[in-house]
Amino acid sequence: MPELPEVETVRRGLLPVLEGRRLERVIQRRPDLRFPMPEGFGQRLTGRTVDAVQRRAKFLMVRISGGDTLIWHLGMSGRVMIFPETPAPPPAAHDHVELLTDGGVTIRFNDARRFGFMDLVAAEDLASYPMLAHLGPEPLDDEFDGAVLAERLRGKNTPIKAALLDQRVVAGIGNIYASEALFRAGISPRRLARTVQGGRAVKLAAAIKAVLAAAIAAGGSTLRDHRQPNGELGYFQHAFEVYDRAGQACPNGVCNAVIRQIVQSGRSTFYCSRCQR
DNA sequence: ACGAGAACCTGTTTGC
DNA sequence: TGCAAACAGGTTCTCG
Repeated sequence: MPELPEVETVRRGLLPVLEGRRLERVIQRRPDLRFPMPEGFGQRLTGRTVDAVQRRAKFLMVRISGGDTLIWHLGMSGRVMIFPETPAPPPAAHDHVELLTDGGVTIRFNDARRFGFMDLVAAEDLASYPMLAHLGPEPLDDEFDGAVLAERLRGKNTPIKAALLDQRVVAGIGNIYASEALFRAGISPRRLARTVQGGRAVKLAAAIKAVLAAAIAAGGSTLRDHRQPNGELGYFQHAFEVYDRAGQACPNGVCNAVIRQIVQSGRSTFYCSRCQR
């Protein structure tokens, strides 16, 4: 499901149809997603204006006039679709929530596995919101660099791959881009996180930025669920160097090795044992 | 306290 | 071919 680039792709798709618009109607087809939907969800949104559509880590943050923020997470299988026409086509299976704007646009949230959620949070409660409070730095911010990453990894006795999935270390990286960034940085996913310091941390921070930026430019990666809100597929999966490429030749071309697949913390990791140390 | 594994839920792919 | 097991982009809870 969606990692930072996919969520950012969704944000950019929502921007032109949601920012500055009034929410005319909210349809909620289930009482719960991953968590129970917030009390008075529809009423609290209806008639309000969307001031901004932002992102923090893998969370969409939709700022609502009056001070509430809609916190929206896509989980593993969450998908956002925009229908410019009125009325929108009949809902499909797992179309759980629908926002209708004064621009005549329908925005639909589809999430088969329901690991995603929506919550409405008042301004004064935002800073203490548990899922946001301990997030690490945004990897695409200018302040994020090798020194910041090294500091965050200091003393961590877990493999670097597992550390990159820890949202308190860096925010927004998931299972695909962890493998991809480590390959680009030439660092083994099995290396202990605390040994990624100095030059290695500089290379890894740069690789994280590069791979995330390239993925956003490609509209994210579509393995099965991800769609850009206009329905188009992302196409960064064609640029994967190691993810989902077990048994294929290492793209470096000079090592004569084959991409390996291992399991770390219950998740698949892909890497080249020659090029990554 | 920290890290690995299970759990949450449904759909799709893989393997016998 | 058919069925069951394994696996999937995330996060949190439990257990050692």
